[in-house]
Amino acid sequence: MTDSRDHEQRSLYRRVADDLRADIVAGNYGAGASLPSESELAARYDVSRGTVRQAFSALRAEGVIASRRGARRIVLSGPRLQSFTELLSFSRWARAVGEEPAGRVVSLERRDATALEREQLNIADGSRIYHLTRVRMLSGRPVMIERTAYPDRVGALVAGMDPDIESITERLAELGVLFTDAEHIIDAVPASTEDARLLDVRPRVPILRERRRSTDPSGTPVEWSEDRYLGDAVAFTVHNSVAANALSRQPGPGPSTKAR
Amino acid sequence: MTDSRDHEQRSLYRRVADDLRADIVAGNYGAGASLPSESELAARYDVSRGTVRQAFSALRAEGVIASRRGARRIVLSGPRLQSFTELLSFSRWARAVGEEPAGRVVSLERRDATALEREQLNIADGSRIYHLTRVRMLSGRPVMIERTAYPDRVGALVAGMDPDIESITERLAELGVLFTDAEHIIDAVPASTEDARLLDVRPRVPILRERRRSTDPSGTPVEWSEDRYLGDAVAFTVHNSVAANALSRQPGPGPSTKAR
DNA sequence: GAGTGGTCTAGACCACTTG
DNA sequence: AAGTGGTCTAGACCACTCT
Repeated sequence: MTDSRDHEQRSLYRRVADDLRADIVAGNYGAGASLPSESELAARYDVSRGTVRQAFSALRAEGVIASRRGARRIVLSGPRLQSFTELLSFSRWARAVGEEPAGRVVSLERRDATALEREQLNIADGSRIYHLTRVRMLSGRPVMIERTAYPDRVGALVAGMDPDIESITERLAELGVLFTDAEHIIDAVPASTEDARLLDVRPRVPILRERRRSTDPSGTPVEWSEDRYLGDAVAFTVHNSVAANALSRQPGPGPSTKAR
Repeated sequence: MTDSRDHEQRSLYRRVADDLRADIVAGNYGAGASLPSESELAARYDVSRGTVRQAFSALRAEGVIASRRGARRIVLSGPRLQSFTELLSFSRWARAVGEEPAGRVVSLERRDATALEREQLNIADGSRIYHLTRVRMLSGRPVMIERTAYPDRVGALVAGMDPDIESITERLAELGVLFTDAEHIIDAVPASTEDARLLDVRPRVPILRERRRSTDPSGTPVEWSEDRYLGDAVAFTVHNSVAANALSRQPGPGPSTKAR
């Protein structure tokens, strides 16, 4: 309570993992470099080997390192590290990559949920939701349209906020609404006429579309969003491996697929 | 050699994880359902609690389950499961989703690596590579263009294959070239005139572009590919969480960004 | 052959959820 | 209050890499 140090008194394995991650980001271990052995780290931190393995396991889940039996663990790609929160919050992300985020609320309304929204938010027929449309800007240029549906309980909190607040996600976290898991569907679509107007481009230019469902620790959906990025404004990167595969590829609605 | 059972004699925790995954896919545990406790599974399989936890850990890395302290683990999204191999091999993926894959080689050449290829494949100046361009089809309709650079050592194997072979990735695996990690960059671009010709669409239609670098267990790059999907033909889905975050968002080359 | 990571065991204590 | 997952320990044996 007296301390403002954010993550000092966490678990041992997090401390080890954080230290290693920091070393990698600092460039002390470049891509391909081999890391200290389990036994060496266990001795250095005076913890058991299991704890060191737990730390390595977390880094592997982040796609930072790879391992083979018999050889030391190695650093994979260079530092490409984004926290989960940075991924869900446009504002946090923009600041992290050195851009100045901004936003403009286009509309905020409470209305009956559509069939898709009911399915994605896992709510009953006739439920009402809050729907927010915002245009997000980087350095003054509009780059993304955010169309988000919140279940009634969460939406009420959003509606109560200053409409020009920079980060809704951060404010929700302060209010105790935690986002812990998210499922993203990423594809490419042409800009609609409304998209084109809001983003100040011509209709039909390529749009990178991200549909996202975020859930809290109990698996309850707290957000269903369709974000549309200008094709040349952002890219998503994903790391996967035999050990941790969080990526999949799905047939689209195009004329090629048999069932829609 | 005498057995055709693929994955029987693996580790204990894999057996537990495979069983749970199969149960989830079979629908025995729907989205949101809670799973058996660690102690129950430990008793059922006669293994230690640590082994059961290792199985759950693997499922969490796949984005299949979530957990909270004090409550049982729950199933997240319904069955959305694709093996890592299915992700790297168009053919395997197509068959898994019930489509008939096909392909046509447009060109295969050995030439000097470009600067980008040298960087991505981590090879020296003046190195030569093999470059393959293929059009991939689903049910007779072209949906994707694959432009892949292989380092000399791997490319020599590819060049020796029957050019009309269905899955190069599978053949390479048989020859001992293993893919264990991959980094994907996903964005949206307009179709070039060549893209349009190969895919039989008009220029400038939205294309979902996936650039991918695959590495073997030692971290050595074995493939650098740029795949271009027809916008309405496929979508990628990604799961991430506070615990395992393999996704990140990057500024694109557009006029919004300061650098470049 | 020495070192390293992969797997597994059997315990322990704690924080949290749930009835 | 009982049950459950989160963390940690101290051992063990094995498969593999490296030199």
